[in-house]
Amino acid sequence: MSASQQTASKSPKWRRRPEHRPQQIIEAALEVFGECGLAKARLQDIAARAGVSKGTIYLYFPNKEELFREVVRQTAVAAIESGERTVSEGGSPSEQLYGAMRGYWAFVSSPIFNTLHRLVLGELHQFPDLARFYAEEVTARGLKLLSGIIRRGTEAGEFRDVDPMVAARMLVALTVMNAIWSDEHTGVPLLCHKKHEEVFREVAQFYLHSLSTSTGACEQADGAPAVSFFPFHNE
Amino acid sequence: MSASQQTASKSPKWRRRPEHRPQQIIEAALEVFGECGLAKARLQDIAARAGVSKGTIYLYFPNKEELFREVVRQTAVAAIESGERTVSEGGSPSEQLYGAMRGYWAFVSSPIFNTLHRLVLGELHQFPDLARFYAEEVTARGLKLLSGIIRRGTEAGEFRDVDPMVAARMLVALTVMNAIWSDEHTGVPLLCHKKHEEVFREVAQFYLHSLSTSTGACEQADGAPAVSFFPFHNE
DNA sequence: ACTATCTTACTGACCGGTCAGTTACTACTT
DNA sequence: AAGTAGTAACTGACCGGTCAGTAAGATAGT
Repeated sequence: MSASQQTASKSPKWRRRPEHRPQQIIEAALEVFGECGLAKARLQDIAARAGVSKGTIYLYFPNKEELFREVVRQTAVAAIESGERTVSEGGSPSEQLYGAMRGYWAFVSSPIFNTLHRLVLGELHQFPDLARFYAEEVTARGLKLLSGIIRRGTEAGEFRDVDPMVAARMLVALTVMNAIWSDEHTGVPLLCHKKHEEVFREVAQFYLHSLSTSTGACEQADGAPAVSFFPFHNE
Repeated sequence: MSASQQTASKSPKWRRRPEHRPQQIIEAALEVFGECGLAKARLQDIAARAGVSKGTIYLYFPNKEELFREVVRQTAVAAIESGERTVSEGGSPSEQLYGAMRGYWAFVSSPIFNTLHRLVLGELHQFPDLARFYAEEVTARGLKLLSGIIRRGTEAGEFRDVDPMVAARMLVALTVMNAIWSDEHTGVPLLCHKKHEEVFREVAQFYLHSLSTSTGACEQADGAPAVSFFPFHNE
């Protein structure tokens, strides 16, 4: 009895947790953004999910847009930086490309990035500043990373002579769209019955076939694709 | 004084045009949806563009959502049916595929289908019934059309032996994403500086290279791609 | 004069952002 | 150890603006 009263008095309605608040709010924001969309997400709901009040959000983030920016920084930008680090570790262009494709696929297969892609493709046009931020910090940087690998591959004769920027863009297109279709929460879950791994192999096969050299393809007498230097047999 | 009144009475501010209003409003909505997206488009602006007042819209459409539905009905299904008709007119698989790609590109390059894609990718998961309708009437029907062409092409030996459904999906992925990036109103207008025609050629080149037979590629002694049977030189 | 058609002015709900006030916690004093 | 002054963290009612939808009245056409 007295213990419960003490407990009651010892358990306040809220606690001061200034170190944890930003992360709590960011995680809640990611959830609510994913469920409701960027424009429709209410700060009220994000606050409730984070276990704080609406006003508290404004103690840590100047506005809704900056909150979204921080979500992007902690997810997409971090992933790209990870990719840049991996590439700098060396390897042949073919190996690097395959590694980048794998990493990219893992990246877009996660629920977080499905949410992010939905927001970017579906709503970001309503927020020009955010669109520019995303274009520079994520899209351009990602394309630069991929096109760099492809350029080295064409120079080394491992890929056919293709515009690296175009080829990088095509890879992003294939990866993003197939990832979206693979997500069961998407509007049109075309591929939710397929295993993620299977879809990746379809994408990789198709993409690498377009990147393969014509002569390389001909050297295969047994009908194996010219992309056989990629370790599909290991998957 | 009386003269001005007479003038006013002789040049009415508006005319009764009950037969024309729905189409006027739909066309205005198409423009505004295309420019602003669905959520940000204001009925006020649509009304102004149609040359009527906001209240008039509600004489012909129960609400904003139904107005958008009507826009979709007049465009998406019609375009697919047009494609089906074209294919039924005959031609070699290669010719049919190229024609379908051209038609599809024109289709997704229009502002209204950019809007449509944004809605489908970004918001449709909140409207399950509408999502199902779109998946069946647009996505599945479109994929069936494309994969049928590709299947006939592989059977005829014009394309390499590829899963027609996978290849059709990849074509949709490349087309849709590049169209989105080409739209200047999109969140990430990666390609708004490029001519639509140039982007289409990049997509077509890349896609058809992946579809080309290895032997076909080798028959080209001068380095021209195996897809040269497509009329790129005419564009 | 009559009515279908259209306009203007309005309502009410919604939500991002603000801020005056409250609470949890800290540190100083005795 | 216990009170007390001070501060950082947090709350939630409120403001201002927006906009879908409504309704009362004006106007064109018959």
